[in-house]
Amino acid sequence: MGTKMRKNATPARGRPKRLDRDQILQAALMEYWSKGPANVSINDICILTRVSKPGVYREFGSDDGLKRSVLDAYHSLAIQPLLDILEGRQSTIDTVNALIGFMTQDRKTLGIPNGCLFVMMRAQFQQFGPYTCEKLIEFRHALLNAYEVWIDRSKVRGDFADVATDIAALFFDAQHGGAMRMQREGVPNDTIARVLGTGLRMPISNANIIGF
Amino acid sequence: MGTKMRKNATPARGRPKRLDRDQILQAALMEYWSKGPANVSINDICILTRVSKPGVYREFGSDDGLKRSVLDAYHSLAIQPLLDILEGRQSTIDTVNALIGFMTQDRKTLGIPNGCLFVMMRAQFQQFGPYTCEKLIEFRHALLNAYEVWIDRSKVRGDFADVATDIAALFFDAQHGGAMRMQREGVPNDTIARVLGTGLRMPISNANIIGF
DNA sequence: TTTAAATTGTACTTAAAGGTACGAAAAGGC
DNA sequence: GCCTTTTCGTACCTTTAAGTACAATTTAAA
Repeated sequence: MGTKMRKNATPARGRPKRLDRDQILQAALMEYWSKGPANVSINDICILTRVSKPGVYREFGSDDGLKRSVLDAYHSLAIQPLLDILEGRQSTIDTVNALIGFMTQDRKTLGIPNGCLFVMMRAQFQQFGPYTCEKLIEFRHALLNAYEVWIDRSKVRGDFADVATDIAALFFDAQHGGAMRMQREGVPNDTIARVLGTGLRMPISNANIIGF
Repeated sequence: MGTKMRKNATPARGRPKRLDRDQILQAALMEYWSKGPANVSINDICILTRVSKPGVYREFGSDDGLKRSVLDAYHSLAIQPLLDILEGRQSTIDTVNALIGFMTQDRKTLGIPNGCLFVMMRAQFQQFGPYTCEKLIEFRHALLNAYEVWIDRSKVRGDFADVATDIAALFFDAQHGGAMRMQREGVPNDTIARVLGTGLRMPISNANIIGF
């Protein structure tokens, strides 16, 4: 987003850039994720990354701009994997199990915070600026759409109950949000997995046979 | 919480109190509920109620104290009705329908904001002080407990699927949260009702027969 | 070696938050 | 009429947030 799109090996004219955009994004991402976006200021990020405040503002424009960029980084880190599971060509039940597994991974082992930054921010969208809100809406649509595509595919295979696709997509999205919030509230992952099992396996035809 | 517990008709000594505690609580409640607690300052409430800032602080001690008291007011306004439904002696399916009906009432008609302040605040507990957090935990426990009691009662009647009670309680709580968040995001109430129908009627044995 | 271009950080501004010191006001008791 | 008690609000404090003015620095080109 520089004024002149300087690529890697292009020499350029003025003073060389020392500011590491990705480092700032990573630091901000982790801070927002672990402490909640409302509890992290631009100043905090400056101190953490040892970058001056004008440096951050030159790179991201504003608080809103930084949050939007962090959301993009978060997308490739934690939302895309979810979409990948939905777009995978596994059986319906395997996909559901993969979803549950993904959501209830042990975060300490992975070295990442509990919960989901996207879910967190969606619940507090009123505190953010227009760019950030736009991103949140965009990701929400993409996620719901991915659920819908997957559900329709499962229906074709006869693997899915007779529920309207858009309703089922909202239901799955709600379970995801619920799981991430439980994790934040300290509910153990195996408990969350059982709650998800209760909800997510229900609209799958097989589940009716197995017993729920 | 005054220094001397002055009852209604007791004459008292000093300057008569003009500050209307309930009015402040109601105003704060509605502001928090509609705009989100993080977007409402003590100053805002002072202006709205035409009470001086020291007045508010004398009455509630701190921001944290005010939020705690607002949560108490919210309890009798919107949480107790939920508990009442669970404690009612209706059939299991009638209770579920009552829950869905309660959550998806048209808020404009009722003159109250969309969503649930309690759900909202739970999702942002990191932004609040100790008193407020304590209240949130207390209400969460009370709600989960009410679900559990109701589920156990339903199980005795053979109306409930074979799911561990604590898991089912967390599941119901998650559906409630999901519904309130959807409402905040602008999802129409009838859509929310259909999503809730998908989720809440599932663990009820009858539902398995009817076709899910 | 000067010039132009680009990036840097110090030091600042403004606004708004939570919170309080303190004297004026309004009542009953003496 | 004066004292005590209680509540009142003006005017302040401190901190911290987002955001910026500006001069110094570092490079390639002339």
